Amino acid sequence: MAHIDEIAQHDGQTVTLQGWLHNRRSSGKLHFLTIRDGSGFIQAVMSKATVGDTLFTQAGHLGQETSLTVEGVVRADARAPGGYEMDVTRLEVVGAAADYPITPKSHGVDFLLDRRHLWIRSERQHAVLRVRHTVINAVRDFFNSRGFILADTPVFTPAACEGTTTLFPVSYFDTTAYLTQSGQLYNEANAMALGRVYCFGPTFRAEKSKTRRHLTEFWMVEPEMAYATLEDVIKLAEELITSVVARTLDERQRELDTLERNRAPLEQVRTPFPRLTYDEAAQILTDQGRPFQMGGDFGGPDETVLAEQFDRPVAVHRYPSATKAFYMKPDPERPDLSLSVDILAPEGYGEIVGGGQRLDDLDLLLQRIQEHELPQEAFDWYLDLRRYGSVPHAGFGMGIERVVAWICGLDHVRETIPYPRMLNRLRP
RNA sequence: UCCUGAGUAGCUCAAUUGGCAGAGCAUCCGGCUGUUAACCGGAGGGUUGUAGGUUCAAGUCCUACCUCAGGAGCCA
Repeated sequence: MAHIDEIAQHDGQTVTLQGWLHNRRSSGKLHFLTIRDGSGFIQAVMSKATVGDTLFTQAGHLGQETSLTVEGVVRADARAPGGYEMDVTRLEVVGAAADYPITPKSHGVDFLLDRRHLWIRSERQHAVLRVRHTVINAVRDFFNSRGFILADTPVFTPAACEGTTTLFPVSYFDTTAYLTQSGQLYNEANAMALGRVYCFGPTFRAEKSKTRRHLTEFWMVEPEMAYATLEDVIKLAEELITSVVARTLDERQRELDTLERNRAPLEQVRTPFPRLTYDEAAQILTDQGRPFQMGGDFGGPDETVLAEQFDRPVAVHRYPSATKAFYMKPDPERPDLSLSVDILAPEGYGEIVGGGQRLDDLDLLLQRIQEHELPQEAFDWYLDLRRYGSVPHAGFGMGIERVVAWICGLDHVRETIPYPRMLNRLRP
């Protein structure tokens, strides 16, 4: 049994492929069958003279996505898209298919999303999901090779860490649990135990956002380091992003070609990234004529304007404390600012990383919890981290789907995950 | 929650000022020995999102609702 992605090794040999019929064209006494097997696509040429009338006629009526076993001789041919094609000697139908809904012509987003389980059979979706695979591997290899310990955090959580309006409640025996929005707080505990840790899993936000950058379920990798500062976090994030982009450029050339992704902007991604303080970023926005409220957070269009000033991701740091979560440490030199950082991807893909240095002082943390009107008892265990050997520590979260969308040059994150979950879309 | 836009054949879209519901693809039948979203000939396929209203006449105008898309807010 051969696989299409390694067909070159079988040049001149008779091989058997197991796959599906992707497309079919005919020309009198020849059929051109595009076969896919999950690893790639190949054109199988069936000649009436070789296989006889019966099989030839049957093959002329095969529906798109019919599953089949094909035996034939592999031959290099410049006319074939992949450089190789197969002269069919035998063909057997495994499972018939009739009226496959996703035809080679164009379809609308709604139609395709309703058939996402079939849409992922198409060539572009293969390319995107392969890039996702590589991005995830690159992320894991990056942390694993730097002494970070994978310590995953729970999906069921007892309380909100940043307000309840964006949480999904679920029935948990005789109480209510919430799906996690971030592994952040548990990650801090893990860092106090293991030093350098990361968690990587799905996170859930019940935001009623309908934009190209939002999913209600998305995957986030979150490193956290004990004895670390904002500066350490910015450096780590730069190196992570650079390494992930380089690895994808190296391993997924063919997929990026399929997606018609211009590689030039990705090749610019090298450390160090340009850095702006919040104040400097605000000045750029004002100079660009954006109606921007000083002290507020940046909106999506603001982020795009900022990112457009540079040829690689830009780190914006020291946001006003008021715009950030209660656990952010204030800048000792400017207590109204937080030791926080967002990294904005180029080409309008927005915030891909958010993080900073955490508040390590017990009294100040208690004060912040009160200011944010959060229930202190819910954070008892978290406060223990400041009671028993508190240290400066820092970390960040990186959204995988936004990174994949950016690297692939997609106009929406929904294609970066096999089954996207969005407002109004829970099926399939 | 708010703003904007769109719902016509299985799919993607046309339909002029309110005046006979149309094309390409897909499907089915036939043709073609090198096709690349093949091409050529033929056939079938419609409660124009739903419910009302105006009119001699509504896909087209009015009202409400439903669904979807893009965006705002919020965020990775």
